Amino acid sequence: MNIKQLLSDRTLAAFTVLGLPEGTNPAVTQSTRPEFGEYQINGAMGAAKLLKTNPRELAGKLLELLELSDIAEKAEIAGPGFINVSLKADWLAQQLKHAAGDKRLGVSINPQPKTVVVDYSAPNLAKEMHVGHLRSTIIGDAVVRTLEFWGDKVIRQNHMGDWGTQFGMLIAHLEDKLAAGIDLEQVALADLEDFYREAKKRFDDEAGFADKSRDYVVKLQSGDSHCQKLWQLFIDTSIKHSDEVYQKLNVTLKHADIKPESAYNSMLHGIVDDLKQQKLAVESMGALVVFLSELADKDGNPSPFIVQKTGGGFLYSTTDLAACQYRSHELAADRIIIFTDARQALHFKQVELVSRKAGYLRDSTAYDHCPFGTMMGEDGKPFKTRTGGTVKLVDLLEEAVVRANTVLQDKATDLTAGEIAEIANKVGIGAVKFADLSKNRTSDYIFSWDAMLSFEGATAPYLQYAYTRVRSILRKADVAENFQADIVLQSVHEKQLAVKLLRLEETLQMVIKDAQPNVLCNYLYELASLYMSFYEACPILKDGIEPELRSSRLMLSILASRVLQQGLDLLGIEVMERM
RNA sequence: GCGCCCGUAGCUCAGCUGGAUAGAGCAACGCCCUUCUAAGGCGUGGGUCAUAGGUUCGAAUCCUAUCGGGCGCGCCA
Repeated sequence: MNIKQLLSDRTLAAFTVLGLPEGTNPAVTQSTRPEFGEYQINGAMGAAKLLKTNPRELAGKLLELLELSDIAEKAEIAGPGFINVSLKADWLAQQLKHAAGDKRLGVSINPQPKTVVVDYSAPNLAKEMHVGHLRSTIIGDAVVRTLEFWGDKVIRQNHMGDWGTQFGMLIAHLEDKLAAGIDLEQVALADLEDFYREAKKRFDDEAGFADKSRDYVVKLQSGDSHCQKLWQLFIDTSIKHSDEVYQKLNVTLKHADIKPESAYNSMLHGIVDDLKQQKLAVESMGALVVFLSELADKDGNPSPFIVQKTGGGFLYSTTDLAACQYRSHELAADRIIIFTDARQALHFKQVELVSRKAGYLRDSTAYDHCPFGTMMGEDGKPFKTRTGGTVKLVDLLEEAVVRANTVLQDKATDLTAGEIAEIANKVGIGAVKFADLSKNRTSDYIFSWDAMLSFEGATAPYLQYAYTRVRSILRKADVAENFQADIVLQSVHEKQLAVKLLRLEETLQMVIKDAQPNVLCNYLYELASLYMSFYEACPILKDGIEPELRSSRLMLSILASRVLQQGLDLLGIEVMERM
């Protein structure tokens, strides 16, 4: 059920009769104020501009043509030409009953499934995942889950960074340790962070080490088996780390979703040769470059996009072109979505332009780079810890669970230690995820332990708490799995809750269109909030409640719990029966 | 220098294709647990939507300029 869509369709039909062009915007929105009903149709005013008539008169004509008597108890013109629609309580009740009897909660299924490739997480394998990897990983995962729920075929691609210059440095450092007689078992690969720092220090300070590192990269990339063996050690360790994080985070990425940079190695020569042949790439200052006039500056200097370094090495630009070709042609993607931070915006614009020109991206493949801002510290400056490093993601998650545990020990009286541990895990991780997912900002965002680990207000625990309250009532009422009853919407609380419950599909459509799960976060918070008000104002199991009213409110509760659970599941956040 | 993103309450942020009186949470201050879980509910205070112009019936939203912040601009990813 998508009420907005229904109203839009009917408005468009009326527009056609009025002789308006096909693309005219019906501008159906949720009403901003309760006295304006639940929905408002604002399209008459825009249409009047096109027809050069009086907007209020046109709204009148539109209203006459609109057939709304089945769903609305009132539809009236207000102000310069708004049409305010108040929906019938029993029509809403009927829609709710249908949703309650449906596994998909009344959300329709995609009539034309698309193949969508989603590139997310993509950690750098030379280091452990830090808080900066959180956004890409969980936003991507939420979008992936939502697309799958809607019915698209989703192909996850974890474009892990396993092929860059830094691996030469790591291998060189490891090689020296081995040569010094240190046993491989004893080399502290487990703490990759430390190992990386040692290597980096030598790279910066030690004469000759940088050159040695570069040699190792070349050897590695040209297939030297000894190098590849050492390299594999780093990769295995790294993947083990990221697997741990994914599991803790309740993220759906699996081994099979890993398609690292190295996987494209064999395609790179072909890509570069092809670009030369197509005369897109030309030699410039020793390197091979594609010049993009589309991105020229004021003086007409085209934007350079280097695809091969002086000396023949490839770059991440080359790899990303190969990835484009693979995804668009071999995976037959209708849409490619890439989640990275905004600093790479220019790069991906260039990748798309070159790929379109060279034919690596089919015309029918949409290419969406979805950027997000860089992480800042609480002082508003680029984020660093006191020691100048980064916060490991594992540490943040562990801290969240510890804090949740403390709160639970305080509040929960009748839970066993085992239950508390399980709940603390869901609450702590949920809080971290929701704090990040609920932000829309494409601009920079501020990393704060306290904000990440807050359990009060608009947070995951609030939603989880609302869920446990509903479940508690349903347990007490001892309702059957397939409980069905008529719904009556009397109070404003009940009606508002009802309308919100019916907006799930609208919400999911928005999430999919713009790849922004924060819309779903807002929706679920509002839903939980309305349920909390309903809970306080509308007693269910207390004395003196009529049986019909009791059943009706139970129905609303059941539906609310299911929508909350489903919505949170799409965000990768778990619920529990008690907390 | 050029380009991209951003500037909304003390703080963190919503605000969907331009819509009516700009909303939440935190913090502050009141009230509500012998009644379905108080991680909750109800209420109060708090705003030149960075600034100045423009477009129009209507602008936080679109355009231009200025100021402020972040980032990116040839061989790292």
